Amino acid sequence: MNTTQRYSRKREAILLALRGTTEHPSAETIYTWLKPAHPDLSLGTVYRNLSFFMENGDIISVGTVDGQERYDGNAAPHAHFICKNCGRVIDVDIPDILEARDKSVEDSAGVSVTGHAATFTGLCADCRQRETQ
Amino acid sequence: MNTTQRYSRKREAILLALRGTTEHPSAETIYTWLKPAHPDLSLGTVYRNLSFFMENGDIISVGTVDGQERYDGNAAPHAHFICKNCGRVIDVDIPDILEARDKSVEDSAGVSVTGHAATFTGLCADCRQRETQ
DNA sequence: TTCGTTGCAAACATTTTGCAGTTTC
DNA sequence: GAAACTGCAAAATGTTTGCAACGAA
Repeated sequence: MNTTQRYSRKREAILLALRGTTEHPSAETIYTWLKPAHPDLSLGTVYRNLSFFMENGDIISVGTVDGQERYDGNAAPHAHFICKNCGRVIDVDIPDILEARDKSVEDSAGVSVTGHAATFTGLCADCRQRETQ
Repeated sequence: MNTTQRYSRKREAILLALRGTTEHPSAETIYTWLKPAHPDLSLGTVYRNLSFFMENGDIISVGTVDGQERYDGNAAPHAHFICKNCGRVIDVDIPDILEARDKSVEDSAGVSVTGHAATFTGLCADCRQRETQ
């Protein structure tokens, strides 16, 4: 159970990649990004570190889009928009209106709520334009 | 492109199974439920019909829980609670507070919104009890 | 008779894991 | 030197698909 974490150049790179983008990448996307600068990086390491960060609460999952789990380096609760056509995930800047409901969910369902997520779906600007032209 | 749908006893059974439960089952769960009454049912058929229903808008997906996609026979927008421990999905009966935000998401992100989902996470009553004892 | 639907099994894609070698402390 | 971390490749898992047989209209 007790493990002391050590520094790792690749772990740092993976976290920085997630923190430095708004793209909500999949494990494979991160791998592709980092491979040039870390030629000996393996996909397994990316997966292992993503699980690691998730357990630590450093990152969150946006869910599975087109069969691939997508990650967000911003662990603060915020809403997302997912394009049904291209799978793009966009941060949505609206107030956290679900927070006020946590308690009522706990009461009505007899559960304990530790998180919540709001997700909007539809067509992103690019895909919308492509469809109407 | 144009296809005329035909009746199928198994398709009907799959839809009825989804409509008759609040359990938000996976494809495999539905398969297990129906197998006794339909011994020649195959998992591929369950997947094919679930995709079919989703395209028709008859059912919705709750998302991927523990690696398996979970379905809901109630296509009306409503909130869900997902237990992080056992994966149970529970319908949550709160007003559709996200609907009022659709427009502002469209304006701020330049997208067109066709749907939204509110998901709460935490521990269900059973898992909560198990942890505290 | 037509063609939508299915079972079966193979194919596919994503993610996980075992192990031996490497790196951090 | 101990133990965390990694590459590699194999394994595991969930889902999709090709094809021949079946069934509804």
